Amino acid sequence: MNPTSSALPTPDEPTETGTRQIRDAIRDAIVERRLSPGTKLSESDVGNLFNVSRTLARAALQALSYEGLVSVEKNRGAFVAYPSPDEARQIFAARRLIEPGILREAAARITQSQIQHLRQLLLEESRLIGERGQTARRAEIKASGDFHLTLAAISGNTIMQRFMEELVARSSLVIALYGQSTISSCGHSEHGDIVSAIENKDLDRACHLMLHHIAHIEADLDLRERKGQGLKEAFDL
Amino acid sequence: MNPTSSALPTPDEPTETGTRQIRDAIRDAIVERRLSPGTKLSESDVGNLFNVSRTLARAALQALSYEGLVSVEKNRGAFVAYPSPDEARQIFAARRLIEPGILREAAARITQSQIQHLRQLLLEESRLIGERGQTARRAEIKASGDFHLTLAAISGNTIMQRFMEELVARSSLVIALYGQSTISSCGHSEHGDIVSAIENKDLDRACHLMLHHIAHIEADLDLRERKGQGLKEAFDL
DNA sequence: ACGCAAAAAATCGTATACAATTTGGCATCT
DNA sequence: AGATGCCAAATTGTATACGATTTTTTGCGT
Repeated sequence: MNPTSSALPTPDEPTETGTRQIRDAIRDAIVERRLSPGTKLSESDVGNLFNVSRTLARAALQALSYEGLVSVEKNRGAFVAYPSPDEARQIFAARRLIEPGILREAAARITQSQIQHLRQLLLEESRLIGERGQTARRAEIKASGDFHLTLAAISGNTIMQRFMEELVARSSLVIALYGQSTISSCGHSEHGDIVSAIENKDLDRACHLMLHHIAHIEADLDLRERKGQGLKEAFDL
Repeated sequence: MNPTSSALPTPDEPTETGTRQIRDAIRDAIVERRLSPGTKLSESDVGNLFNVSRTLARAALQALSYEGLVSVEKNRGAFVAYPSPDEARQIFAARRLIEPGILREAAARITQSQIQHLRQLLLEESRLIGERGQTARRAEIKASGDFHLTLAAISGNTIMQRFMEELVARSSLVIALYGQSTISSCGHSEHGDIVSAIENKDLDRACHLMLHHIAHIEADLDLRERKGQGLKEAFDL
């Protein structure tokens, strides 16, 4: 129906205003890697930080827990999720499973203006890659994920869109934990190739490129068990 | 690794005990259609019903809201979700998109004992179809969904498993709202055919059957806008 | 000094309390 | 009689309070 401005921000449904803000703020912080995996998120601290009571802080943390971005342990508190290698594999397996499908849907209903929107995203991404500094790096991470999210939005299925939001966010955590190469985001040129394939209506090629792209990200991971943040193991190698 | 007993009940992670029980109880009630779409779920009532404070009742309702089974409206309260025709289409589109993938994964790693487990589920399903009465009908609905959920469990991907749980639950709501035929569950024989195809290692056929199966369920729906439970439109036709 | 036990502090789990908003009813006016 | 405005009841939004559990600190004995 409408271009790309699908139901991304959710009109007004999610009940209270405060919880939503807090949830989104923390989620962004996690996705942009300003919060490291394993970081403790005390209810009181979160509440104080956002000037709300523990009630709302707790609600936000529980929501994030449902998305798999924070893990809450009974009577111990909430922590930024620390995905295990197995979880990481499942996250990427899930992406391999659903992204081709989303791509086909998106390609089927994509409009010219949406293609232009995608190209603009890519341009912005390139610009950020060129820049230096933490801020640019964080924006680059977000932009890289936004490409996949925009594709999901174009597909027109808000449910798949939400699934992808979760998977992209969790992928960011995985890359933060297990990523090897310094390049924080995934191969940028691959995004462009996918858009080109879509534009040429070559669906099979687009899907193939997408799978290759995901495999490429995954190949950059060193999926070995890592215990708590910094202990003996850190000095053994 | 292990047969079918994957991480279905989630060991102990989901924080508090009470909230989880309430959430599961209400979810079951919705899936088994003891709660109709649109039914108001007052926080006080829910709390009294389960002998807990509004705090826990509210937490449970918010969790269900995140799963799409209840919709909470600011300052108005929580209601059993009333999926729109468009939402219904998206739910089934999502299922068509991911179930073949799950099926392939499941077929790839299925063991003999898991096949037997599936066959046993089918047997139980047939038995329930034969029986009469509300209780049997409800059990039949649950069994029908359990087939798809078990397949997801066999696939070994807990993330996709959770997605499927949400989709199956929401499908139940959609069928309750828009289903036409009296037969509450989807074609039982189709489940059996899928298992056979898996057993014969005929993946393409299994996927084809699965898509056909989902289409079959969807074809039984009358996806036309229905406004609130009973108003003028109810008398116009 | 080191290890262990008990107390103190911090943090979570749940209930209750109060403020804000909505809903329904009653009185009043046209 | 019907419509309108206002007040009371009910319900949600948020904060605070209290009990339970975990973690840290402290102090003692060996």
